[in-house]
Amino acid sequence: MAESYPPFAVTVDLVVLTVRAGELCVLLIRRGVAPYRDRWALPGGFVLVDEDLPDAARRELTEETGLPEPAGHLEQLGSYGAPGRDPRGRVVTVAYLALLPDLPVPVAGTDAASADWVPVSRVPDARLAFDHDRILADGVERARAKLEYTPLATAFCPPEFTVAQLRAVYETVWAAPLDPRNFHRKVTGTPGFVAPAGRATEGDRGRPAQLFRRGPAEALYPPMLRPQAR
Amino acid sequence: MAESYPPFAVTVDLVVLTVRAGELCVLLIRRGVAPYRDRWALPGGFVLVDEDLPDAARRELTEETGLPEPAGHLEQLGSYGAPGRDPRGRVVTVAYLALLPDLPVPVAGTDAASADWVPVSRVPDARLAFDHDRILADGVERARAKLEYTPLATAFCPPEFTVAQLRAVYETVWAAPLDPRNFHRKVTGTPGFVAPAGRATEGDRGRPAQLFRRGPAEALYPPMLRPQAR
DNA sequence: CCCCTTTTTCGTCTTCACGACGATAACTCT
DNA sequence: AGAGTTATCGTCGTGAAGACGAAAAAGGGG
Repeated sequence: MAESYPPFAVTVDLVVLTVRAGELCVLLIRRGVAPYRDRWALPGGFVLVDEDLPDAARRELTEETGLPEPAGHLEQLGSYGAPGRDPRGRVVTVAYLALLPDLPVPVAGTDAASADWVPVSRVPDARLAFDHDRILADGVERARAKLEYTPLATAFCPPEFTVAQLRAVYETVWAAPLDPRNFHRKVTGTPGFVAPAGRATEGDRGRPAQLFRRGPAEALYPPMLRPQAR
Repeated sequence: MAESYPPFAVTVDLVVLTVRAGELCVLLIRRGVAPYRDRWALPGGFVLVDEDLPDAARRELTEETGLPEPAGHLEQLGSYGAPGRDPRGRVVTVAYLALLPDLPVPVAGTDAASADWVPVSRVPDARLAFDHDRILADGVERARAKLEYTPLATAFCPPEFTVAQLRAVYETVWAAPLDPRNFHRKVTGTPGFVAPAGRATEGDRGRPAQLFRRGPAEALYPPMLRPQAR
């Protein structure tokens, strides 16, 4: 029955974002094979026969980052299936968005030629393979929007973090400065956003900061809106 | 190249929502063929060989509703591809969410046995075919959330509508009462949400109401949050 | 024709959240 | 010790939202 209909190949592609050195970076691989050989692309691969979509995304994530299930965030971004998007045939890709803390481990490509973190501000338009420019743009916009009404900024942070680190995440992802005092009030005042870890930093410059862990909340009420609006 | 990987069938399924008689309703079809014969299911069908995903969704929508591209809203909801979700084989479906005004035209199923509007409150769990229960739940939640920060409630309304009609949409979708005075202030005070049509209603009970059209805004600033929170 | 009901629309009042800052605390560095 | 840096607490004004009161503008029934 299903075989009487046009066959598709199904892939997952990953928009893996992190914050490194004050910049929002995306994990890109350099393709070693045609099509789009030597071009940058999002990591991804074909879905296996008996594999669920989130499992395929997790598998590709661990394969490409070389990390055993990092404590980040993974969610489906959307599907892209325009007829001409892959010259090899009809391929529908399910894109996933991953938010990870800055990885001390260098990225090792398993089957790709090479992989690296690239600041999204330095990814020129129409430079990535396939329709990955659009997928990347959608992923970045999704991440920016989700910081407003979810505690997902903590996914960019290590297990314990300071308010200033969390603020740096917001400022980096949104590319906008935030007032440290108002941000501190907002973060510590929103129930469930963060939970005090009890300890404090040592050895840094300035007054030591309290350490926090991610709180139990799954949504921010009220949301933290980006500075813009009309 | 792509043919060396497991072949999939790709479908689109539609969560078509409308507001009828004070209830949020979904368009369901009764399946005429196996599997899940005689069970309710979301409308949908296979993506054609040279067809883009949004085109397939629009095609199914017009086929199932019998309407020439109604002035509603259509957006991608997400993809579902668990290995066992379709007993016929490996099928990945891309779900779309459609919001339509109440259609005076009765729904005519073209290839399905029958189709009808069903209040979502009367769709029991684990009653729809495939994994359509979950897809429906995701669609309803997406619609509820989107009313908060977009003007999409107008997609449920005819081209010209009153503030009370728009409020009825919110109250129905959210299943919560809203204060008419505060709602009126919010709707008319949010720039770009609605634009006055210049005319007013006649013949109804009570004071005549001004008619409005959908405004140019694509997002609500500030959002209209549902009554809940903590 | 007058009152009552219904519905829309305009105000008021209080509370709360946020943006813009000032001020203080608690460290490091020289 | 003093200067510099960073974290944290407070204050003040503005604007939005919830809870209402009240007037405006129609229809219906005696």
